[in-house]
Amino acid sequence: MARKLEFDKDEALQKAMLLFWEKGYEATSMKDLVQAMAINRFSIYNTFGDKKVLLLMSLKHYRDHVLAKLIAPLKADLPAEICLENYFDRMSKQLSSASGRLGCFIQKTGQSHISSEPEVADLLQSMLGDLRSALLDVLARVRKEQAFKIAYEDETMADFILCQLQGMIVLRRSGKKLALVERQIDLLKTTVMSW
Amino acid sequence: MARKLEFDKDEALQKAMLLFWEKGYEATSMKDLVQAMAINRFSIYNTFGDKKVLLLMSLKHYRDHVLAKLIAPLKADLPAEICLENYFDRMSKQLSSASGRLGCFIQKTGQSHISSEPEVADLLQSMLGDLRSALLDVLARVRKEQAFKIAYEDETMADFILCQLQGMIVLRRSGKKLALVERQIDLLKTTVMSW
DNA sequence: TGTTTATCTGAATGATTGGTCAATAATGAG
DNA sequence: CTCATTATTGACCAATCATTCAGATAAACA
Repeated sequence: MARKLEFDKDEALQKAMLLFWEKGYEATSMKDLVQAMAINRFSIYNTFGDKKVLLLMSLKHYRDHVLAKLIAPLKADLPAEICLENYFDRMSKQLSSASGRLGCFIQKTGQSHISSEPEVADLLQSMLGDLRSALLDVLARVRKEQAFKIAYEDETMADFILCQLQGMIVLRRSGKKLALVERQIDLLKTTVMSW
Repeated sequence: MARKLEFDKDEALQKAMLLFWEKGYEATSMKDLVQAMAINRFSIYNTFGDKKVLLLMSLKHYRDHVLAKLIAPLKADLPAEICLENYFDRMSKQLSSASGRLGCFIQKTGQSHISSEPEVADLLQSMLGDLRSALLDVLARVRKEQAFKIAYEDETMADFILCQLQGMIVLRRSGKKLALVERQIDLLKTTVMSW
């Protein structure tokens, strides 16, 4: 019937995501996106929509491709305690790695002025919600499996973990010392998993 | 000899700071600043410099007027344990208050693309450094006064507190539930001050 | 009071912003 | 082969961006 798209939508979205992630929404111009996505300006508008919609789609791409992999250890078919430990180790590795330099796309977008747009704010909150419920699920399993004693309510504990990880990402971005990451994760572990 | 400035430099800087703090560097236009500072466009350039310099001055204003007050409890002439407790209470109140909505100017600027400018990055790091050394000082005093046992090295502990606070600010901005703040601070307290 | 000197003002700079358009090219069903 | 449909293209739009300028203004001291 009609002409086909000459590019792969997901590939283009991946490139848009990386750019938004690195530079932030406002500092990323359509010109930058055209260059990075290697698509004509109008094709972006035609395929995805305006800049804000493109950000929303990039965020969803992040949720489905990046966040999902980070959360995966929590959902593994293993004892809850192991899941949690694997998750911490995964985060520790991620934070220490060179790619950890980018920080968290959710956090970055949350600080941008575009997050005052309800659609963006809602999506960001639901993404943090995904992470939070994965933590809550694993904590519930810990209780059921009686793996260790949890000192506080699950919600408090989940938020505590979330705070600590987000805080580490903040400091990771503005600090030189990566050496501390491991010790911070250790401290987090022993705080949460105190027998 | 010559004419005087018609406005108060510090007042103007305060207004610039609030705008940068709320909207972020890139989303704040010179037009916005002219309006908020109630000074003519050229007077801003003439008095402070270009947009980047104005940001640097706003950050220093934040350090001297906002951050200094938040750190003050740590430097009070009281037993270290009381200082730390007062500091936590202060942060708890700040985070729960309406003005806590703004979050942390350092954190926000750190996520902005302008933080890739060395001058900005250096200033941000030195500001976080101020906070960190205040925490280290108080922890050293805790040891000397034998107020309570500190489970980890001071540096680890200071970073832990820093992470937790920065993390709470991240979540505070993108969440609805302020109720959790108090419980988080409680958990932080008992983690740090474990006898 | 007159001269000096810095501040103030609104207009204007060229560059860049996000977004659009008409013309062209490819596609595949009839 | 024909033709309706959709993608691609580079030029184009008005608006806004940060920054600057010349001229008007007003304070300070001799």
